[in-house]
Amino acid sequence: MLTQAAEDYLKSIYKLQETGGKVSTGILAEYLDVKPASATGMIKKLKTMNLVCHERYQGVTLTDTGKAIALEIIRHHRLLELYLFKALGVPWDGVHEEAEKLEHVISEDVEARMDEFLGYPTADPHGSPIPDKNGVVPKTPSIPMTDLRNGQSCVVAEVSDNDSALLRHLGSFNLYPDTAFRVIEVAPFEGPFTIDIAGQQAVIGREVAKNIFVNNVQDT
Amino acid sequence: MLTQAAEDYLKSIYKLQETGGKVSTGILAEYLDVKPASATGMIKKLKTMNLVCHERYQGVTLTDTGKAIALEIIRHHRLLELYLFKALGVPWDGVHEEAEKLEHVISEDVEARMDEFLGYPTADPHGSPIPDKNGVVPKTPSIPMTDLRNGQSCVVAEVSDNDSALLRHLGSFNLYPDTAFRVIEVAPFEGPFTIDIAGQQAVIGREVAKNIFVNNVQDT
DNA sequence: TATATAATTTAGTCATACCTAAAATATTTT
DNA sequence: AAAATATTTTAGGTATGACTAAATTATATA
Repeated sequence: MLTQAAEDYLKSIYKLQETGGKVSTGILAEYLDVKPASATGMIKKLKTMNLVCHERYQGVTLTDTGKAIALEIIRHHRLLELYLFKALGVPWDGVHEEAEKLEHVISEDVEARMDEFLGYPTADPHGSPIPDKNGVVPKTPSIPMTDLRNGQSCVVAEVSDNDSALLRHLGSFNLYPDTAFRVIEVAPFEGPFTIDIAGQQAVIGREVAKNIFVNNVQDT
Repeated sequence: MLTQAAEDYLKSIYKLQETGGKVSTGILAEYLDVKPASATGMIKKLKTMNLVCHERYQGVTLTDTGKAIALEIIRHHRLLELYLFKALGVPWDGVHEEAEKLEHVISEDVEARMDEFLGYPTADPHGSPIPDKNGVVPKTPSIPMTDLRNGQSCVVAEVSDNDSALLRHLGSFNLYPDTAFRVIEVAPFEGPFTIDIAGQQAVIGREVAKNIFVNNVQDT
């Protein structure tokens, strides 16, 4: 059985690997809010367990075993988020923090029961895909909201889940996954987006828009 | 925030204190499956935090603060057991082990939501009382099954929750809390109990009977 | 009372997982 | 190519919570 810290490292490496192959020690340390030296230490430990590949100064990648473990923990996390949201009514800006603690502790049995209760879902409350028991991730293609142009309509696919203040902000506009909206105006010079959500107007700044991913984009 | 180990010590001291005031280092160590020297070490640490009272060679007791924390963790544990049992269908011989891990990690918010879902219950699946938010324990008086005599009828109040094999055994007789039964015969020389549970006969050995507590005892 | 036994505490060790500071290596700029 | 800058690694330190072995204290027995 891995320690909680080791599991967090594997999960983080997986997430950082998604956006650009090898992960540097510094990036990993920053992501985990830990000093680079600490990251080096853990990387060494994970390497002796054959969970990561690492060459000095060249960055880390996960081995197949490491990737499998990372996906298992991500599955725990996202199923827990959705369970807390649907079964216990935990607000969507609070589920991430709860799941972060529970993911290391939940048994496979309880996970399977939550999965069944939820009807074998494929996405968590933020739209992130839930890997299945074999580690297959049900990806849906999406683009960042910042790529949208005047007049385009779309559907929210996914939003970043790690900033609960941001999530409360989005919630105040009813901007959840599967919500449709239309771009009324993109202000020039990297300005904010004015959008229409079910007849309600909302102004979304660039920094916020970077955390929103959409699909089903159509010109109207 | 206390460490998980510290919380486990407080909980254990509380439980051992219930049956006889001061708790000796040795008993505590045995209960926690730890060497006596380790227990001494943690007792010292807890004493600096004013959570326990301790005089060398005289045993430990909880302070009011320590007791409040112990009861909070026991509340977490028992609410979790009942929630896992009722909401997710975890078998009653499995809930203890799960709850043992989750109790240190669950938030007050999630706990309150489970409490509400369960309708503010007062006992867990093994009949153990669930302390309320203020640390008040809803005690129901009960006697060990070993005190029963021929012909007496009663209702199961509580069973020990820490041995899952025992719980499966009891489950095979449908011997759950709130189940009524009647003693048909107590074999002489510390022999087993033959009982009648809803028309079904069962033979319960002494060692098993020690773990069953009953109330509503009546001669018939 | 003296001795044997049992329980408890002290002292020192180990592993985990973090830290800081300094050294080593790589990259960018001049 | 040399110097400046940034990144990574090494080395050594801290806290937690377990351990063993030895010393101390308490209790039981002769």
